[in-house]
Amino acid sequence: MSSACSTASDISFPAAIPPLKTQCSSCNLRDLCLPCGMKPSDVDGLDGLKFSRTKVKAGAALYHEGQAFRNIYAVRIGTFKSSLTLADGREQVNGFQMAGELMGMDGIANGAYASNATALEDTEVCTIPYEDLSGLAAASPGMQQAVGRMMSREIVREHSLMMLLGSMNAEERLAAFLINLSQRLKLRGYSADEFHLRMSRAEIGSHLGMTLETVSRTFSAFQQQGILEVDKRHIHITDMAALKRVFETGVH
Amino acid sequence: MSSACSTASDISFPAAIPPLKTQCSSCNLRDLCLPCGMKPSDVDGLDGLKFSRTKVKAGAALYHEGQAFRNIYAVRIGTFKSSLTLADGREQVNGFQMAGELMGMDGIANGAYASNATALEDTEVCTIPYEDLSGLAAASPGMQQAVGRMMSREIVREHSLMMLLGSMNAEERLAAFLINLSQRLKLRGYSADEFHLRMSRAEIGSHLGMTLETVSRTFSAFQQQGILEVDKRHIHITDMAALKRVFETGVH
DNA sequence: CGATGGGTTGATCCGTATCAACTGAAGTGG
DNA sequence: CCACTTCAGTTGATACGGATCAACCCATCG
Repeated sequence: MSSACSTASDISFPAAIPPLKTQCSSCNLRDLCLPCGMKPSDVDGLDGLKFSRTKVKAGAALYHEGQAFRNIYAVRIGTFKSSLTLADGREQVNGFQMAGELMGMDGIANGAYASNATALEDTEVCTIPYEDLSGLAAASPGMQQAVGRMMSREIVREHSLMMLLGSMNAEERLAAFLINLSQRLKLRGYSADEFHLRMSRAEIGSHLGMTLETVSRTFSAFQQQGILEVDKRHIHITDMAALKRVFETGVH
Repeated sequence: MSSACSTASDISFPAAIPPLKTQCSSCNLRDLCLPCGMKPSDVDGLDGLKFSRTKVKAGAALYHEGQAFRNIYAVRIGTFKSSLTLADGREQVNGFQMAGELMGMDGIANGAYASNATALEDTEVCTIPYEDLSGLAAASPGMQQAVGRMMSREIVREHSLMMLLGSMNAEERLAAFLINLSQRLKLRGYSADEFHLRMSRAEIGSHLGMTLETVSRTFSAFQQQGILEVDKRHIHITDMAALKRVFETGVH
C-alpha cells in the first residue's frame, strides 16, 4: 500500500488514496486557520505550496517530544491533544487542538518538537513544511506577519492558561474550559451548548491541573446546580449565563 | 527636562542625556539577546537600526495591557516583571525578564500588548520597532528565523511554567524558580549560588501560584534543610544538589 | 515619631488529593 | 454466547497541603 513513508511518527497513511493536496484558498477552514487575516494575494502564495494531507488514527501520535522539527501542522478534521512528558513519566496535557488550529510551533526554537501531539479520534492534518513557509514569508510581508500573529496568539493563549492554573479553583477551571470549548465549537459551526467531549476525565484533569476524580465531581456539582446536563462525554450546557458567572467570579 | 515624549507609558527619560543608540554587534548582550545564533551578516542588518535606549525607573511600567503594540523591548539593565490583570483587579505575574531577554511579543497577535511590563528596579531597555524588524526579516532569511526562534522560545518557556503550575507542590515550585534564576544569572556572569532577589515574596507567589506566606515558609523550610541561607532578599544556595533533587523529585 | 510596607511565623480551616469501592460498557477468548 | 477482563467514570471517606486570618518584627520614610 502506502510506500515507505517519511518520519518516525506512528502515522497511518490512507490505503489506496494518493496523498491529497489542499489549497488554502478553497479550504473551508481558511478563516480559522493560517490564512486568517491575510490578503488574497498572500493566500495565493500559500496555494502554491499545496499542502499534503495526512490521516492520523485515534490514539496515534503526529509527533513526539525531541523529534526533529520540520513541519507545522494544521488540524483539518478531529481533535488532538498536545502534551509534555514529566520527569516521572506522567504526561501533562497543555492543550487541545481542533479544526483550523496549528500545532508544532514550539519546535522552531530548538529544531525539535518540545511536546507530543496525539490524535484523540481519527483525524486529518495539513502538513506545512516550515522551510517552505519561511520561503514564502521572505517573499511576502503579509505572509510573514501572519506567521508572527499565529505564534503570538499561541503565547497569549498560554498566558491565559497560566492564569487559570495560577489562580482559579476547580469549578472556575472547569467552567473556563467548557466556555472556551463551547466558543471554539461555535466558531466552527457546531452547537455552543451541546457537544461531545473527545477527551477523558484524566486528560481534562491533566490539562487543568486537577485529578480526574475532581473533574468528575465538578461535573456532577454543575449538574446539581442546574448548569449542565452530563452523560459521560456528552455535555449539554443548560445555563450558559450561570456557567459564565462561575468563571467570572474567578480568582478570589 | 525630558521633552514631550511618545506614548502613554510612564517611562522616565534620562535628564540631559540625548537618546542613546546601540548597535547589536558591539553590545555585550549580543549572545543572549536577539542576535543570538545569527550570522554576522545578519547582525550587520540589525546594526542599521541602531535601537534607542530608554531608562525605566523602579516601579514604572514600560507598557500596559491593551496599549497599542509597536515595539518589542530587550532588557539591557535590570529586571522586569510581566503580569496580567485579573477580572477582580489582582495581578498575576507571568514572568521575570533580565538582561538580554525580550518583552512584548504577546502584542503581535492583536496589535495590543496582552500584558504589563513593570520595572522591578531602575532599568534600561532597547526599543525594537516591530515594523523595522519585520522589514529586516523580509530582506534576510536569517533574521526572520531569529525572530521565529525567539517567539518559539517564549512558547516553550511558557510550556514549562504551565507544567510547574499544573503538577508541582510548593517546594518543587520554589526550587524550580530558584534553579531557573540561578542558571540565568550564571549565563550573565553572576554567581549561580548567591544573589539578590529583585522581586517581593508576593510577586514570587503570584508567579508560582501560591501565597506570599507559603513562599516565605518554603524559604524557611529550605533554610532548615540546609539547602539555602536566606536573609530577606539575599539568597545563598548552599546545597545546589539538594535543591535540584527537590525539583527533580517533581510531581508525584 | 507614627505610619507604612516587606517579611516571618503561628493557628485554624477548607479544597482537593488520595485511597477505595462500585457501576456500566466494551472488548476478548474459551 | 457467556464468563472474564479492562477501562472510563462516579461517588464516598479520609488525609494533608496550602490558603486564610492574625500577630508580630524590622527597616524605611515623611
